Parts: sequence; C-alpha cells; structure tokens
Amino acid sequence: MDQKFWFLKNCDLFRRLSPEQIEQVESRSRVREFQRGEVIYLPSDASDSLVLLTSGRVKIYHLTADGKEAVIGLIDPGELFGELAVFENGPREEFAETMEKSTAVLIPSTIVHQLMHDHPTVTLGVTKLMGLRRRRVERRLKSLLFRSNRERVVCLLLELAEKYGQATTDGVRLSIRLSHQELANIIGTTRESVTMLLGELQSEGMITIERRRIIVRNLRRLADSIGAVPPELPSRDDLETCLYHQVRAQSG
Amino acid sequence: MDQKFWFLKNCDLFRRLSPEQIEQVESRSRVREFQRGEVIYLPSDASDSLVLLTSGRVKIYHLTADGKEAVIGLIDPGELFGELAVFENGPREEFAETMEKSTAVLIPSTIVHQLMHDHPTVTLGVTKLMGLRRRRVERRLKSLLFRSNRERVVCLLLELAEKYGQATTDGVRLSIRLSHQELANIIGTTRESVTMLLGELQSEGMITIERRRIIVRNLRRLADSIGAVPPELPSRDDLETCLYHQVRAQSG
DNA sequence: CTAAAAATGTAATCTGTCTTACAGACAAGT
DNA sequence: ACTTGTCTGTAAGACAGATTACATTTTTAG
Repeated sequence: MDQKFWFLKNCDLFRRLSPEQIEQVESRSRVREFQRGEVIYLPSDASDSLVLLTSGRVKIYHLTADGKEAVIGLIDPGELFGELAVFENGPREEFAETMEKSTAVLIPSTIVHQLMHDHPTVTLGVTKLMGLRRRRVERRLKSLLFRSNRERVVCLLLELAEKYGQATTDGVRLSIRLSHQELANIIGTTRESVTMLLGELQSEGMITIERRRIIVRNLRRLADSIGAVPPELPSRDDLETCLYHQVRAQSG
Repeated sequence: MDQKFWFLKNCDLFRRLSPEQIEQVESRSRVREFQRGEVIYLPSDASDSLVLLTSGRVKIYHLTADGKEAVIGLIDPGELFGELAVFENGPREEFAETMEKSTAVLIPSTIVHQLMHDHPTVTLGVTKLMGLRRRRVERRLKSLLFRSNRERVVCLLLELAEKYGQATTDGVRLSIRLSHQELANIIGTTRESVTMLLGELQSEGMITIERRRIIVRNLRRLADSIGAVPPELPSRDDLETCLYHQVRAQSG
C-alpha cells in the first residue's frame, strides 16, 4: 500500500510499529516545507513537537549575547530533532533553522508520549537517540576545550568525514558544502581564521578544495597531525538510507 | 524496615519500585568506597555498570592528546552517571574519577535493562536523565564557543551558583571548593588565567574569596556583565535531598 | 607539629587569534 | 549578460591568552 507518510516507516524509531499505529501518528502530524534559511522553531516557541527531517538540512544553534550563532549540531534527512522539548516542560533553548530547502514532519509530543507509553521499543529508541546525541555533543566539547584553531578545524574535518565522507581515488570527499562562516560557527572562531587555516592545510597537501567541496587527501595523516584517531567512514547501511531518501524524494 | 541500600530508595529513578524490585537491584549491585583521586572507570574499562554516587564527588572528563583533562561534568551525591554505557555496546570514552573520598553503588547494566523492561517509569526516568545531561552539555558548549576567558569564568561561576549556591547576607556562597586548576579544566584555559581573572573579579567587588570558598556578591550584576540571565538558586527540595544524604551518611 | 606537597599569586615575554579593512571570485536573479 | 549580493582571500595592527619562571601561602600526610 502506498503510504502518504512513507518516511515514518523508514524512520528507525517507528519501524516496528503496526500499520494502525503508523496511521495514528500520520493523522495527527503535519508536514511542512521550509525555504532555505527558515526557522523551524525558536526558544520562545510554544510548540513542543518532535520533528523528523525528510529532506534538506537543518542546523541547531544557540545565539550568544552578541548575536553569534553557536552551532550545536547538523541534522540530515531521516534524523529526528527537537526531542528535548518532548520531555522537559520548559521552553527550548535552541534554534532550528533550515540550511537549504527542506521538508519536515512535526509530530505533537502528546502522540510521542502515547507511543512511548504503548510501545516500549519506541521509548528505548528515544533513549538511545538521546544518548547518541549526547555523546556527539560531549565529543565536540572535548574537541574544543584546550584546542587551537588549527586543531579545531582538523577535528571538524574529521567529524565531517565520519558523517559525510565518501572514499574516492583522490581521498575522502565530503559530500556537504559549508561556507567558511558556517564552519567557523561550529568551532567557535572567525570566518577569516577558517579561510587561512583551510588554505594552510591545502598548501600542506592535507586537503584539496574544488568548487567548495573539501577532499581530505589522507585521513590518517590528518588525524595523526593532532594525535586523534582517524574516523570510520559512513557504512554501506548509512549510504543506503541516504539513497533511499533521495530515490523517494525523486519519485514522491 | 531498615534497608541496607536505603540510597536506592532515595534515588529518583528507583523511588517507585516495589520493595521486591529494590531487593533485586540490591542483591546484584556492589557498593564500593573510593579514596580521593581514584578512577571509577576509564575508557578501556570493560565494565558497563550504571553508577549511583551516594557520597563524595566525582568528575567526568576526557583526556586530550597532550594529557590535559577536559572536564565534562561534576557528579554529586544522589546522582547517577555512566549511563551511556548501558545502551551503547561500544566502550566508554570518558573517565570518572573521585575528587574526594566517595562511595558509589555499581548497578550492572543487565539489571538496568531488566528494570527498564519491566517498569516503564524507570525507562522514562532514564530518558529524562539523559535529556537533562544533554541540555547541560549543550549549555556548556554554548558558554564556551566564542567566549573570552573572562566570560567563561563568569559563566562557570553562574553555573556553579545554580547548582551549589546558598543565599547568605553577603551574597551567594558556593558550597563547593575547586582549585584554580580544576576550574581551568572545566572551561578549557590555564590555571594562571583563572587565578588572574578571579583576582580581577574580586578587586571589582563582584566576588569575594575566603578560605577557598567563593561568594558571589551580586548575582544579577555578575550575570549582566556578560549579558546572561541570572540563574535560580537551588530550591528547598534540592537542599533537603542534600541534607538527607548528609544525615544518613552520619547515622549510617 | 612538622615536613612535604599542593595550591596560589605575580610578572615578563611571546605567540595565536581577533579585528579591521579591502579586493577579487563566485553565485544567483533580473 | 549584467548586476547584486554573498563568499573567499589576504594582510597589518592590536590584544588576549599561553608560556615560563619563581615566590609565597595553604593544605595534607606522617
């Protein structure tokens, strides 16, 4: 049967639900399209939905007192976000903003609560999700404390390679395009510093940049240069998930 | 009835369990004493227990490549930690080390899994715990990105006031003693910088320090100075919990 | 109580990073 | 194709913070 909300079935969290339950979630959720740069939610926002990104890309960030964006994380298709507001009663503290044209499903937290109540695997899934995110943030914290800008940039490249890296003959190609400003917002430095450091790394032969795409020539050497362990590249599974989304996006 | 493991009952997570279930947890958990500076677990550690701190204080930290401690968080009596290893199968990434003589209960993850399976409130409790911790880390991340050392120190003082602050006639007294080195390890700077900045803040009348205890003279003014919102002090409830522990520790 | 160890205070130098400023490259829309 | 706006590259000066080095105080352990 052709489901309108096929993506719910494709989402890890809901995979094991019965068709009736999926239907229930469907009937109460809203799908929304967002243009590039639109805000999905903000701290003062009353809404407390869980959000599933089905296409595009979203950045989660805090605003500092002087108006700078402190990026906490990036969200890709198939990923859930905004889940903190489902358990806390207080308001959110972060912004979610699309980095390109995106589509998202907003699932009211009441539905999520019900699901978690009825279906233990959902609860476990949510818990694991939270754990994963937390580990990610802790890792980032570690990669910022005590580190120079150069080390931060290298750490970020390694992190991006782990999530977006595709092995090619030239090296590991990052399938994500971020401006220097966006990179700077992730590691807490200035745009100029990022430009300089990427230039340095390129002239040292660690990376090459062509048409705003970064290729890490030698992952191990890059990791070694700051005493880190080279990351695993995304597994075949992840790629399949990714492809699935792309295919469905074209045909749907 | 006088329970040997009274602290399990006192822990939020287990409060609603039946006496039999408590007993079950008790029978499979181990209590251990740790001297100041002992390591409770480390990344290569095979053990995957959930840990409940019943007395003392623990710091959770990562080690950077050049051997510096990047402190992720502090654990106080009544708090759980090490919970990430309960869901991930991979090894831990962080160290847990006592900052003073401490006592902890090690609860095997199998027991936790069982409990979560049988008792939905436990699962929900764990999820909320993870959410809380994550928000804490994200907040810290925000308070480090783009911030000067002075701002970081002030942020840290505000954070400590929120957790350890006691209102007095002189101002908010922090009921925790941390060395300058320990403070530096939390905000990712050097011991010398912390010494200087605390001195500055003192000479500006923002804080006073007597016998290694910090008193924030005017919380609002301190918060305003970096454009932050002054934190709430710990509520009566938290204080009671704290007292409860102290009382039990004396009588038990 | 005393010795040893740890923590604090201070200061000079040196390095990395931010700031400011501007020019050129690239992208998107008319 | 041209224009507009965003992104990238570069560089000089200012400044914050790391480093180094050492004196002094406080705490801990025997």
